[in-house]
Parts: sequence; structure tokens; C-alpha cells
Amino acid sequence: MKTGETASRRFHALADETRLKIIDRLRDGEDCVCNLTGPLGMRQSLLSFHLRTLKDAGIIRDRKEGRWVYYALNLDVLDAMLTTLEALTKPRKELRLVAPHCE
Amino acid sequence: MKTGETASRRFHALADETRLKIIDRLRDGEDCVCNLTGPLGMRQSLLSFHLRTLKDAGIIRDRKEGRWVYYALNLDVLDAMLTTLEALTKPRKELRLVAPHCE
DNA sequence: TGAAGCCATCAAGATTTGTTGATCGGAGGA
DNA sequence: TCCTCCGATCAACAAATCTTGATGGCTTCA
Repeated sequence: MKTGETASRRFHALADETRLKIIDRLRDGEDCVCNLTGPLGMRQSLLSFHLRTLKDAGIIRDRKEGRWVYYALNLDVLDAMLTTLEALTKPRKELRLVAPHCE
Repeated sequence: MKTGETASRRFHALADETRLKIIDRLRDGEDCVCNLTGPLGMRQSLLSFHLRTLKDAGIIRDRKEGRWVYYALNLDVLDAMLTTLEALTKPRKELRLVAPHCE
């Protein structure tokens, strides 16, 4: 099963309003970085930082095309997060999220 | 709809392996703090810090009984997070997570 | 009362993040 | 080639978070 490290890094990627806004913008499909800077009202380097955070967590992926870079959601990973989150609400007997620590 | 601030704080609460372990332990039902320190292998003050983080995010609730304090998952909040996360995977036309910023 | 157990809180330091402005490399167009 | 645009990266600083050890409040029991 997924390690807690992966899960926590993924949740961390969502633990920021700016990144939630980025994801919100990508819900309709992939978008070019140049189309994000303006609407999100942030400097390019800062946007780049948050995009990298999301990408490192596997939540988005990029695609280069000429001078431009397009980002899109990684629905597989978001679905996996849904599964993880769902597991947190069910008794451990059914589905275990993290290996037991000291027992 | 839920503000991004609430959502990001909730995700932040899950963005830590220690806290995921705590939640994992609470999946089977409420538990006393004294039963968590040992198995999780952490100092009492540190455990208290993480429990507070989870509680502030609304993910767990506490109940005092004599000398002891019992913590339990707040399934309502976890369900709300599931809904939020689900919304992230769907086009904005259907369900909007964060109000548009600059348009 | 007094002692002991359970837990929250505090101050202080260490570590991680977030933010800014500057720079660099790659792609295209003149 | 030179110039411009797009975007990543870097250094440096600011701010938030994590961790530890010590302390204090509250409850129970003798």
C-alpha cells in the first residue's frame, strides 16, 4: 500500500490556497503558464515554484510545445488521493493506510 | 461554497506523516491520548501539538472523561474533504471550488 | 491535604516553506 | 546573428511549521 510519505507529500501540495487556485484553473483542461500568471495575479517565478511543487507531488504534468509549457491535471493521482482519503474514514480492518508503527 | 482557506488548512492537516498515523489509529474509533503516545513512539507534547493541529482543522474532536481525553475522527469533515477533492477532478462548469480571482 | 497521573501550553531553537528579484537557457522571428 | 519571449532556477530573505524540554492546570486517589 502507499506509504505515508507519498500521501503526505500529495496532501501538502494541496495545502496552499495558491496551488488550489492553480488546480481550479486546470480543471477545464491543460493551460499554458503564460495564461496563468495574469489571472492568478502572481509573479512568474512564484507561479513556477508552485507549479513545481504540484508537479513533484505528481498532481500535474507538463508538456512543452515550442516556447510554451502547458500544464494539466494528473487525474490518476487525484483519484488515488480520493482512495486514500476514503480509506481514512473506514475502520482499519477493512483497509489499512499506514503500516503499524510499534506493535 | 467552501473557501480555499478552509480547504488548504484541512489538507495541511493531512500533510504530515505523523498526523496520518494518528488518523490511521483513530479509524477504528476514539482513543485516549495515553494510548497513542506509546504506539506512535513520540513525546507527549509533540503528540499534543499534532492533535491540536488536527483539531483546529476540524478533522478530529476531543472528549474529556475524568483525567483522560479521548480523540475521534470527525467523519463529517472528512466527507467534506472528499467532496472538495472530487470537485478538483471535474470541469469548473459543473462545480466551482474557488471563486475566480481576476476576471 | 498531598502525591501522582494525564494532558495542554510555553519558550526556544531547528527545519521547511513561501516570496521576491535577478539571472540563465532554449525557442523563434527579424 | 541578434533580439525577444517564455519559463526554470538561484540566492537571499521572510514566515510558518516542527520538535524538544520544562512547566502548570486539572483530576483522581490515598
